[in-house]
Amino acid sequence: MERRLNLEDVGRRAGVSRSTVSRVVNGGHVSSETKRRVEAVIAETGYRPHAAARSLASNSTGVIGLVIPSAAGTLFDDPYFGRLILGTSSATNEVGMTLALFLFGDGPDESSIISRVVTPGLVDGVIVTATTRGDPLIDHMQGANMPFVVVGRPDSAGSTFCVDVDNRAGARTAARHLAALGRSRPALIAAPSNTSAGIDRRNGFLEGLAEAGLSVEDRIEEGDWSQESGRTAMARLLAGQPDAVFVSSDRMAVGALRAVSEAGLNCPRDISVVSFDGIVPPDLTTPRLTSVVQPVTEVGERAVRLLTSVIGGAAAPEHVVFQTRLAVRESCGGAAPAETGA
Amino acid sequence: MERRLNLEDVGRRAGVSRSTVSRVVNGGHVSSETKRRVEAVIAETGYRPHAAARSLASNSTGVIGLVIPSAAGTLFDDPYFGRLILGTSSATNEVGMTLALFLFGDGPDESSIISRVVTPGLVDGVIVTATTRGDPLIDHMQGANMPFVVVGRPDSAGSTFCVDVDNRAGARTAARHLAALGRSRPALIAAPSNTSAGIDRRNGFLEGLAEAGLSVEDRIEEGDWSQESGRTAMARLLAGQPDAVFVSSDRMAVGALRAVSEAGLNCPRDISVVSFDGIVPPDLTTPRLTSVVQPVTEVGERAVRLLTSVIGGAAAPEHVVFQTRLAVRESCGGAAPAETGA
DNA sequence: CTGAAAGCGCTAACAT
DNA sequence: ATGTTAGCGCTTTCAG
Repeated sequence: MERRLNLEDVGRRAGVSRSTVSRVVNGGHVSSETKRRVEAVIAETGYRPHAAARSLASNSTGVIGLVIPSAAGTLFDDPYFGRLILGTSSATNEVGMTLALFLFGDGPDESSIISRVVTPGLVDGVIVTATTRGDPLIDHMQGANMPFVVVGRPDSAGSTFCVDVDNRAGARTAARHLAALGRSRPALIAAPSNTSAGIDRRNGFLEGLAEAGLSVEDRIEEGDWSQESGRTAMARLLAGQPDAVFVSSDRMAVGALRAVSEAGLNCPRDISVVSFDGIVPPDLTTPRLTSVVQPVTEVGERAVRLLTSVIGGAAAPEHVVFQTRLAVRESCGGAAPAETGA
Repeated sequence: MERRLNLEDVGRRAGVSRSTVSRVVNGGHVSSETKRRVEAVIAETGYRPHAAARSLASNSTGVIGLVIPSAAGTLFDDPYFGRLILGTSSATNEVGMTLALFLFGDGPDESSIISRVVTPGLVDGVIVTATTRGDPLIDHMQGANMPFVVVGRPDSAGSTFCVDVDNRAGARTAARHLAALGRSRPALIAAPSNTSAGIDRRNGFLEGLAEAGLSVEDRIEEGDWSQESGRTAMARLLAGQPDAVFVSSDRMAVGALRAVSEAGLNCPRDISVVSFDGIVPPDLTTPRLTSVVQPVTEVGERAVRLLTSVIGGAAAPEHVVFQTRLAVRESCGGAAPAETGA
């Protein structure tokens, strides 16, 4: 097993110093003749710079972390995180960096992982998502002086960079749509109230309802993002005889749909359903879900770009907010053509 | 912005040399008195070793890569990859390492990513999955002298470490079950024949059928793992009036189920369906899918452990094969109780 | 435009 | 048990 080639070796073979080789590798100024010769040697030897050495010398690793502190079990049952990973991964590749994934399980190892995230010289910055209100994670990042951007709306929006979707406006749109359809006994299946998305979607929906002179009264349940929770919430809501329901996530809506049919009711005839996410493939459910679509992949991509700018020393905290779009399908009973814009 | 603390600094404050601090950090032999003092300083200063420096000096990064060279778009529509990521992530955390994710998009950047994977000093080894027959990726790994394990059955099984599930036996079980149910006109929706899973599931199913004196004749279609492909394949198969079908993945089976009902037929009465994966939540479909369950999360975990042993210099190539288990539910029309073992 | 030299922060012999 | 000394391979002034 021969020793790995290093800059010095390449330089020797090309008859130049290691600094010159470094320059051609990194695009410094080198005479085209020298450059040609060095590149030839690199090509024939298959030389590749050593990432750790480079990181140490340049004080930058070229890797960004994606931190998802969620109970591992439920994580990928929701397509949301897959999409987010896809978006961040693709943007990360595009800027020539590498993506590290930090998934916190439910185990007691949590704090050890959280501290690994802020290990100096491991990542240049991180994207944090799925945090709950008062999550200590964000303080940790701040304390560790680690560049980071939050996906979602953090508690103290003031001092952080973040990218989010306009959950509130999206939910309001859902309410308006239901109202416009003539439904008068709306219900709500909310998302966890310790998450910003849960709070914003709930408030937005209630606001939209109020605008239309409607209210959920006691027709409100809170789910935990899982399909099963959507099902039990819906089953419970049915007692109040709602004629419409806004479910705060597609996945919970799938469960809600099931509860409706299990109760011998028909969606959309008896009850109109609108959900949030626009992430479950429409053809998966019958009827197809009308949903407030959020651009998850784009959020991920934008988060990466924002992070690179933070790493680069961006000045003022920036808040990026994506708008949602109402995709009208059959579950709401609306007559509008599919995929109509909001 | 003050300079980061390093070993020397900590040593100075504790009145010892940098080596001693290194020893307490890494668990070397140190007198308990000294150790106490050093740890106190570390605690109060919040010192954390610099990962890159450590990697450079120790020639080991503590990160392993997960490489998924699949068209990005379809990647996370299938819950398989999410589960795999979960398994690898959890095992990676357990052994105190970090997970890097390399998702190859469809872009032309593919070769640049593939070469980033083998960058020295970036990862200690990689887990490669979702490769197709003749995939150049594996040769790259071998050529780069990078420790790796394959999830799946690689072309040249001889020289590599890999972990796979017994797709062939699992598919055989499906065939036997269908035969035992008295079905006589079985059909097959195969997975891509350029993947080992596709090949093995197809062969296993045909073998199992043959054992029972049955054959698919021309009732065979090939899907591309997508739900939509399952649907069109099923629609096409219906012309041959099959009374049973083995669908090579849950996701395609969801599509197949849809095609069945769209044709005005009933599953399981008119047609018995058994799929492979056991990964789509049973309650998502009506009827609930009978499926050959593969332990995806465990596969991921095992792959990590195997990789660490390869990195540690494991001797003989090892092939780990997990068995599958038939979960009988309603879609096959079998009377057996749910979740019966195979 | 190129080379020499000084680290980056850590580990790992080797001494003591 | 602890300190000393050499690097690990690269980037980056600083000279020339």
